[in-house]
Amino acid sequence: MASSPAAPDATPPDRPDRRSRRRQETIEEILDLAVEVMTEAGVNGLSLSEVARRLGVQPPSLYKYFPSLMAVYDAIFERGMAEMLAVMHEAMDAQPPGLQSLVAGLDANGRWCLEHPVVAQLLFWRPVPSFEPSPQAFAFSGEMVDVQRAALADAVAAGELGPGAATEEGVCLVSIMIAGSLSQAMANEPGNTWGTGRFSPLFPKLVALLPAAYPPD
Amino acid sequence: MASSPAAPDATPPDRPDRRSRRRQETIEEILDLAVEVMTEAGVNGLSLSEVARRLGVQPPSLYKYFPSLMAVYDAIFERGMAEMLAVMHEAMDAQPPGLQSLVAGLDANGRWCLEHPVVAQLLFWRPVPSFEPSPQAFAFSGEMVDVQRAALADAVAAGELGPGAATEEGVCLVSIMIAGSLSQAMANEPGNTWGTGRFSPLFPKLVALLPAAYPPD
DNA sequence: GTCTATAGCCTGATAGAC
DNA sequence: GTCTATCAGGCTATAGAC
Repeated sequence: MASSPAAPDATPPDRPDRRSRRRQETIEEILDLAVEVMTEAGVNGLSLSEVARRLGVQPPSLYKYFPSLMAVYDAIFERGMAEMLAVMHEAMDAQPPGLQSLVAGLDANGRWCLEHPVVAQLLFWRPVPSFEPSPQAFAFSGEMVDVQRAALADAVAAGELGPGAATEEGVCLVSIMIAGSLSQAMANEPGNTWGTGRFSPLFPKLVALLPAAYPPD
Repeated sequence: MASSPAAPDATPPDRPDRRSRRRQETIEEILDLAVEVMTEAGVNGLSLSEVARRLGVQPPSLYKYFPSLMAVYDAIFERGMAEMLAVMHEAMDAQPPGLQSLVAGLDANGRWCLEHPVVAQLLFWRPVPSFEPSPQAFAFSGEMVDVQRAALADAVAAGELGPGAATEEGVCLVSIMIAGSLSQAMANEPGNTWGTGRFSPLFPKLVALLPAAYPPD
């Protein structure tokens, strides 16, 4: 009673916020621990009981936050996609449009993936056959493709590449370059960061071949 | 007694052969079923009980053939590597040495991987953290790299590529091209065969860029 | 939102009879 | 080489008290 002088007869307006904020923190903590477990047991080896153990609660408590194991996978998928899209956008916006922006974005992409390898596996390989990302989680994936296509179009407009680059084929070719560099780095040199090791430093060399594939007029 | 007129007092010499042949057939069948289970449950979801169920025996019986679950993974790994190396060699030998041979080998490589996707995942990604291939199984991997390096050296000797191609870097660059084409095809268009879809047909286009990366004198 | 308790499964692996 | 029986655990998910 005495603690709410401004609105004594109403529910304090900040209470629900604090509760939902605390709840959101718990959710983030669960996702972080889940990624930790996946790192040790494989993407497919995620166990809610193990997450509960590390969180210091009993397994049933987790079901107040996520209705099922697959919902946890989905949340990790969505959070990962959003995070990667964010670092990619940030890196691209710091560069002039066109090839430079594209390379900067893909570079940030690679860096993030090597820093979050199991999440990257969940995003780009399909190690859990029974998990299908929800439509909204998957929508991020389309947005990533759109961003790359737009950057390629900018490069064509700037005369850096020929018109063939701003096509479905061009997008696929670029995606093969980044996916190849990444998958080789992740599988063969998991300890390395982006830019070190035998594979990821070759990515710029690959991108440098784009003008040879799509020569500007 | 009456059934062995030629050698009545000796162990029939073909008996042990037949037994071990039968045993080998059972082993192959177990491996085939294990791959089937992995296809449905994920590479990490292999269960010996499920394999036993499909084979029509009780789980303990499998331990007469493999001492542990990891031994089954290892056998699948080794058999897969050997098979892929074989189709690769066969394809390369049918071509003149150099770039043509290299491309034919990697093409066969891609075809085999798309036909055996879960085995390919076991070979090239690391979806089962607790599984480490045995040294002899892993040796095949080194042989594959050697073959590619030799083909690159042939290409340099034939004047198709500049000398920089016959290096560690050249091998890594080529491996990125094939790994990228493959991983994009496997992850995004799992139903397709090699040479169809949006990604794998771009592999020749990528290889065609090699002379631009390592221009011959 | 946390807990206990539990249902109803699954697993890898071993012992020992036949 | 097959089986039965079993150990010793694991898991997801639910019910219901507090």
